[in-house]
Order: sequence, then C-alpha cells, then structure tokens
Amino acid sequence: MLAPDHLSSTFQALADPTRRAILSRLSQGEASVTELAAPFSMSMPAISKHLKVLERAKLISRGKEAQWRPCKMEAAPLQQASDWVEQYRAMWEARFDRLDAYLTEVQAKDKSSTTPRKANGRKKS
Amino acid sequence: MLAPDHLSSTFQALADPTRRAILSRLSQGEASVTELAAPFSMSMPAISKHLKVLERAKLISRGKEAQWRPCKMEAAPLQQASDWVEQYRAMWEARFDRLDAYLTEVQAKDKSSTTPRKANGRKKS
DNA sequence: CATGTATTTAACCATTCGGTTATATACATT
DNA sequence: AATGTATATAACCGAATGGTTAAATACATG
Repeated sequence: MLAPDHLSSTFQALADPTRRAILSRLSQGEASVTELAAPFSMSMPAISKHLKVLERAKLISRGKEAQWRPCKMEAAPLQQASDWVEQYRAMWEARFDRLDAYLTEVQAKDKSSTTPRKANGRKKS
Repeated sequence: MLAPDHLSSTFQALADPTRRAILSRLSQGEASVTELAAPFSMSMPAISKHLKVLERAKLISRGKEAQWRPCKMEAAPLQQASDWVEQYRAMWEARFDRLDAYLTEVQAKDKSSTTPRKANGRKKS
C-alpha cells in the first residue's frame, strides 16, 4: 500500500471477520466503541485498532459526543469495491456465455471434422 | 484466517493491486505464469506467491500443460464477495445526501409533528 | 477537585506478507 | 544424456497485522 490505493485498503479492511461484523452492526445505525466491542471477546484496544483500519479505509466516520466517539458507516468505498468486483464478475460471465455458445455450437455439429481442441494454444515460445 | 473463512481469504486476495491486475488479465482468458508476470517488474517467485494466494482463495484454478501451469479465473468467490457487499447497496443508494435527507424530513411530516430524531441515544452510562 | 467512564496510545510479541536470491523440479527438444 | 524453458520451493528479510497489557487522555459528575 505505497500509493493511496483505495481499493486495496477497502478490500484489506473487509478481509477480517471482526471488521465485517462491525460494519454489519453499523449498517443498522451508529454505535459507540463499547457497543461495538460488546459482541467480541477481545480487548478494547483491539477493537480500537480495527476501527482505525475501517476509518482509514473510509468505511466508517466518527463523531464526537462527550466522551463517546460514535461510529457511522460510510458506503462510498463499498460501492467502489462492488463496482470493481461486478466488473470482472460480468466479464467472466460474458466469457462463460461465449464458451457456452461455442460448446453448444460444437455439440450441434458434433460429427463434423476434427476434435475441438482447447482454443488456447501457446502463442509464443 | 484460522477458519476456512472464504470471505476473508477472498477479500484478502483482492487487497493487493498486483493480484487484482492478474485477475483483470485473467478475466480476458487463460494465461501462463510467465505471461501473467510480464507486465510487472517483479521476480517470478513473487508472482508465483501471488498466484498461490489467488488459488488458495479459489479465485483462480490451474491446469497442467507440459511445463505450463495455465491459470484460469474462477468467479464463484467473486460472486460471494459481491453478494456480501451488495447487502449494503440500500445504504448507499439511500445516500443521495442532503437533498435526500431533506426529502426524508419533509415526508416525515405526514405522521408526526416533531422532527423524528435518530433513535440512537446513549442507553446506559 | 476527585472519581468513574470511554477511548486512545505505547510498548511489546508472534505471525503473516510481500518481496528478494539461489536452488530445485518438471517437461520438451536436440 | 544434455540443455533450455517454465515454474516452484527454500531460506531469508523488513514491514505490516492482530492481538495483548499498562498507562494516558478526555469528558461528566458528585
């Protein structure tokens, strides 16, 4: 993460079950750190660190209310992550469809000519 | 990642720009390790490690063709990751920010007189 | 001001990560 | 069998991760 690579920090923040659970909780509304920590058998500093990761990834923002620092979920990075994933998932599906079409066509003229070898020969030595 | 936590390993695999670029390349079709390594100024073992991470996350599968181990993208984990993120779509779609908040407040007038503040007060001290 | 509550920071530790170079393995070709 | 090509493994390294405990900070209230 040498560059301000928002996708990397987003995915990295999501790559931990505790942090995903925290986000899940926050999707239902703001919560204080102690409230967020409650479900976990983990020290407060550990939660604090997780929150810092989420904050750095801009997946949450934080307020100031007396001695509380309420956490609020921010969806923008999630949307960007979703966009990225969907892009390639769609590409893959398109490929799948083309392959499917190809196979269907091949099966249709099953008896014709040569055995359909994988259309993926090594291009250069 | 002590448990077979597929979401964690998927997100973690996606949390690296090299690996995302590899997936991007693979979304256009199978490729050998050397082909995948070409765009990067990085040693082959480094690429090999990245591929192992992707494989462990089941984001790619690998074949055996003479001395080549062609890599192929697998979309299932992407689908699951996408599903997880999409859970929160409602959240970001509801967030066309201040205008939306204004409209919400205006609509709220059809049931109560006072502004419905977020029912999120600190519950216990 | 003293105390209690909420949260962060500091220091530490073991493990994982992302890279390296050097070496080994597998296969094809000559 | 020897060589070349494709890839993996081993051993190592510094930095980041995810956790801990202990101490510091910030605020509210008696």
